[in-house]
Amino acid sequence: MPPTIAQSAAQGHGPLYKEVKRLLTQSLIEREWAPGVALPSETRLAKRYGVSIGTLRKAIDELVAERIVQRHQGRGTFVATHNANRLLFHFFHIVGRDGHQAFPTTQTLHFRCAKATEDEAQRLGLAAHAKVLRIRNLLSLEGQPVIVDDIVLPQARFSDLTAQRFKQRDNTIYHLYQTAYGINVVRSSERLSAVLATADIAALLKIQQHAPLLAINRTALTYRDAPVELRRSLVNTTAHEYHSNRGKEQSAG
Amino acid sequence: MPPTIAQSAAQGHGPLYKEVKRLLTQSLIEREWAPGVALPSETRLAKRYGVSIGTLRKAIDELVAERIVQRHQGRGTFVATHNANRLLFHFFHIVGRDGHQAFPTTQTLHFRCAKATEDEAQRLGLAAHAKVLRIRNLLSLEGQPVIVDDIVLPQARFSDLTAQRFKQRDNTIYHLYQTAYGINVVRSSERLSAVLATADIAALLKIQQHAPLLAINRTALTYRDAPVELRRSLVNTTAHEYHSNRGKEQSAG
DNA sequence: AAGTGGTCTAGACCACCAT
DNA sequence: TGGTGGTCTAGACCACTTA
Repeated sequence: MPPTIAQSAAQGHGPLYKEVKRLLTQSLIEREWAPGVALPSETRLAKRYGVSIGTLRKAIDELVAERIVQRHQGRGTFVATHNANRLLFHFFHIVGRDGHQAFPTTQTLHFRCAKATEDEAQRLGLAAHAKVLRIRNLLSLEGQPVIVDDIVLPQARFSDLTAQRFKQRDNTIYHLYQTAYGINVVRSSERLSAVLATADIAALLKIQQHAPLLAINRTALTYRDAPVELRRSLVNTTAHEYHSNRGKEQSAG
Repeated sequence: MPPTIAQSAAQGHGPLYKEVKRLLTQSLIEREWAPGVALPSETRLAKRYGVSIGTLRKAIDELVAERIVQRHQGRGTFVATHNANRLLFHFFHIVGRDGHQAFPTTQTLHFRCAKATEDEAQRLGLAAHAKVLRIRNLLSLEGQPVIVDDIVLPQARFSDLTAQRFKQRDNTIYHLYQTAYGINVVRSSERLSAVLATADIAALLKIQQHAPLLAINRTALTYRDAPVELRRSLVNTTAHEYHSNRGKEQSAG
């Protein structure tokens, strides 16, 4: 048999299914398959890459584990889309002290263009003093203000994003990135600490100055761990908590 | 062919590899294979359960994803043990603001027997007013006190645990549970919030009263999500942060 | 009825480790 | 050298969805 595409591309390095995964990821990056649409069937993909179904499935298994694609028996394999459920399960970790989880309502307070700080530029992989968008949102749960979000975006990748367009989205912020800017947030890295409320934050959250707040510093990442957004959330944890459930749902059912 | 053990046990319900996983987990619970020792080879296990290697491997794949067993090519598959590395990777989420992670030193301040509160009994699945052990530890990083841990254990499962034995352990606390009491903590569920330091905690951490602290409420779980320990950690996040890295390392490489 | 993903099998070959 | 897990294959059959 002549060498297949996948075999020659692999050049003998590493497992074949990793190379297939790399090719699938590349096609996702290039938007060969857009969010929400079905990939070709496993049979077709296996033929395309010149591998067996088992090998193809092992590559897709990893993309499923990373929540980049979703399988639906009888229907097909789909590129994951950002929606309310995905937000609540994988990106919004705030729950009520009774365990109840609610979808937050958002009010945009600021929308500004500015220059990145040294730290921001470094964390976003931008040149020093590159332009960024700064957005401040107030998030409410069941009518009460609970979170102040400060978002930093690289202006170059969101060049025509305006305050109006941002506010007029009818879905999650990551859905907007995904559909309007071709930027697919696939995971995030977060660092948490405790701080005291400053006067301005206290006013927004309707709490006393120097009340304790949970600070969440998040970097949102797209394919191959490229950073696309910085976000600092200040959370009033009087009636809510941050939920970190590791293990079960993260890996296997 | 006559029906195999696994097939008859499954009674036609659900996938065969899930039933194999259940049988493997049962053997782990019953300590047929103790922590640190190798399971029988995949070939042997496949014969034992009357399934193919592929099916057996799929069952073990899930146990590996849940970090209950570890595979080592050429050597075998081993029951995971609790050690410093496992603690740092999967249970101790505090890192320096520079990203550096250090192993904490522990000083035991209290070791008491008491009755469970209503909430504790409920969270540990105990009868009301059941006996519990209350342990307070002061954790230091690079010589500085950073965390106060309050641990609650069901006394029944740790009946002969004394303060001396607890202090004299030469490894992690979960290692002690695993080796001395046959209790294998496999994952944890955590809720985080921000609080103000009380006078006693402030004194221990050498900070001012009313300084902000990160509060981590953890439930440690063993096989099949049975709760075995409650722990409340109060963390001075002046020089350290809580690191929540979801996705990559949790699921697939 | 046709097409999809989900499960299961049997076997080959490779990479790695202990002896 | 023999045993282990790691990869890859080819195919059968099942469960589910859509039309």
